[in-house]
Amino acid sequence: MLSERRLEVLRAIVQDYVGTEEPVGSKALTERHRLGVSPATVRNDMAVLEDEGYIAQPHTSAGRIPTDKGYRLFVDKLAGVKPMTAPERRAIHHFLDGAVDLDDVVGRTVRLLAQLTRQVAVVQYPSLTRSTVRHVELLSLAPARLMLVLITDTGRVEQRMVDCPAPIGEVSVADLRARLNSRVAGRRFADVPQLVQDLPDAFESEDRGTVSTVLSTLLETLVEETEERLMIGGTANLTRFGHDFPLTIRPVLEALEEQVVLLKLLGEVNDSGMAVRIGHENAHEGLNSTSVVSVGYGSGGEAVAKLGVVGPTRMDYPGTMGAVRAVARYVGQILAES
Amino acid sequence: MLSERRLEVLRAIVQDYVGTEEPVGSKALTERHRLGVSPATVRNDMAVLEDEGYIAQPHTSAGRIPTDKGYRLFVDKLAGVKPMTAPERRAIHHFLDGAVDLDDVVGRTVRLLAQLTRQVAVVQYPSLTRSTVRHVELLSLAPARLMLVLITDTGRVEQRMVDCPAPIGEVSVADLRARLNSRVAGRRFADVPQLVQDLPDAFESEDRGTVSTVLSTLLETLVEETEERLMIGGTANLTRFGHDFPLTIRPVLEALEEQVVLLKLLGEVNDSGMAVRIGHENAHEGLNSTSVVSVGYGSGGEAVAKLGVVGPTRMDYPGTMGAVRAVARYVGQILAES
DNA sequence: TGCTGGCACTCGTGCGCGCTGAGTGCCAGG
DNA sequence: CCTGGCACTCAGCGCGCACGAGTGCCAGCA
Repeated sequence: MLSERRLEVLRAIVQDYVGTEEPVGSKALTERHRLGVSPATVRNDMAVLEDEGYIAQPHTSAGRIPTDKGYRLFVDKLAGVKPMTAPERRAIHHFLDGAVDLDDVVGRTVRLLAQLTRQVAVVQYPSLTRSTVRHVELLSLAPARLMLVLITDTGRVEQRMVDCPAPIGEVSVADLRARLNSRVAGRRFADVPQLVQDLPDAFESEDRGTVSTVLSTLLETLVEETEERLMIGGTANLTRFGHDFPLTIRPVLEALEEQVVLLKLLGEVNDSGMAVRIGHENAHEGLNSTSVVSVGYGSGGEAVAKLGVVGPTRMDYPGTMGAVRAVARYVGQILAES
Repeated sequence: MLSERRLEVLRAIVQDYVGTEEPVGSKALTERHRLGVSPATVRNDMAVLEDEGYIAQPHTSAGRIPTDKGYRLFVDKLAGVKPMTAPERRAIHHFLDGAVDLDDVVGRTVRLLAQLTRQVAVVQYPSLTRSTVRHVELLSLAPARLMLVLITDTGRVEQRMVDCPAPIGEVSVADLRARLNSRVAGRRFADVPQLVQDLPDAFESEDRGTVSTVLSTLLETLVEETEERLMIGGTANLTRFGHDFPLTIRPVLEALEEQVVLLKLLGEVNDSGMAVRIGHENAHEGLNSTSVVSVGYGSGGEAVAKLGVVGPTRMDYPGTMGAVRAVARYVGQILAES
């Protein structure tokens, strides 16, 4: 176990390095932090920290920089979550209020998060599987062609074309619409399959095929949309990444374009708390030099989706975590209201 | 007016520079192209071309690179649009077929375009103003709360909450829904305002306020959504931009995040043909070192939206234009089918 | 046992230097 | 009007050198 002072040294190193982006040496440390000991002592502590793998030197005779393991310790033990200041909170409210629809909410959130953290923001659209159905609408566009529209409690709308095996009358469509809604409105998406299972039985045999087709389209929509959509923003912040540009930034941009990767990234958050994945803790190797801070958000007590930021491992963890948490909370409120 | 050979020299310079990314000198030119004259002659031609502003040298004793004006001449007079090869066309079809909804179509298009051109792709969602209404749906969620859903012929769906000044009965809602649809279904969005103008008159005075509210929400939706949504992709391709990284890439990423800028960018396309804006021809200064190739696409004969790519001024114009045109055509077909 | 000052050592960075070679402009001759 | 020849320019590269930040180690002190 590391002594109190050595932890303090590690904290100082992380803070300085995050601030200056340059390896920090023993002398500079004692000057900027009141550690109460001499540089020589700090050097000994640094040697120990290096042995333990918390810090490293880019090359001999340079200062030390934190390793992933060092950041991990810093986040777990040495740093809290920095709460937003009152003006910052006001800015968040101001920025998010007045969004007109779900796209707008997500868009504003992404821009806000990118701006607050000066990093790349990722926001997942509210998930269908955990949402509840607000309404199902069925429109007949042609005798054998229907449009199915699904509206969720988070304001999301999905629509699908349905080509019917046989023409279906307006009356039957209205009937189906009514029955569908009475069964699934207000219910969770996950429960929908069993709720509609025996629905075809209530119809004349001539319409039964069409009803089944509609239902399977509905279920397909649920499955397909479980692979979620996301919005990302603030990629311009990547340019502040480091000096050794193309090499660092390229794989990150590539990773950001693969929705699957990002979803998995966010997916690893356990539902309630905030997750911080540092450097090589990220499975995707393009993101090995980045950290991801993510958290779930939701309209009620329950998380329906996630959001987060991607930045260099050298980031201001307390501040970033504070911003992410604050934004997630407020977005949750917005969704609950609408 | 430039002589035939000088134009040929310019074409050779553009082609070589696009290929090698390095300033091209007189000797290299005569070696790679069968111009039939000596380097010295080419040098004289180059001097003329430089006087006229078509090419420039980064510094004395380096080769020449084309200026924006040079690229402009190249695009207008010296280069055609390179048609896609059969395998490429097949790949396009294969990639775009099987899209399930509008988001998917746009998403696939953006990825396809980015991959084909190896540049940043921008695709605008089909515009509402030029689309026609397929259906308007009105749902009552609570006694004084309605949801308005708008479905376009391109498959786009918009929804809005409407808080009514007074409670409104189911019968009136159904009535309004029916009247609305009979008036606007199949009509162009631009025509909607005058079509619904006198609609409140048909209702009892107690409902008139609510009807007006619904109508104004509908009209607002039209106006708001005239500022369009877009999807971008392929930003990782920016890393192939040049050597002097952060400076070049930063403003481009920033510009790409400002939807307004991009919309204006695409907006400058005249409806039918393809537009190429080179370097400083772009109003936004972050894009002064990029070229934008864009074209309208649509489900019928008429363009309902635009798409294009953003790349370095040093790009393969014929190839890029060919890809953009081919993709736009095929997306148009897809939209017409759905 | 732990802290401190001193000291020798390492090595990356920045600077100045000269060389090299691609590329140019100009000119006289065909 | 084209061509070969020639002198000139200058970015890039490699080299050597000095500087200095930073380190590890050690002997001495509380």
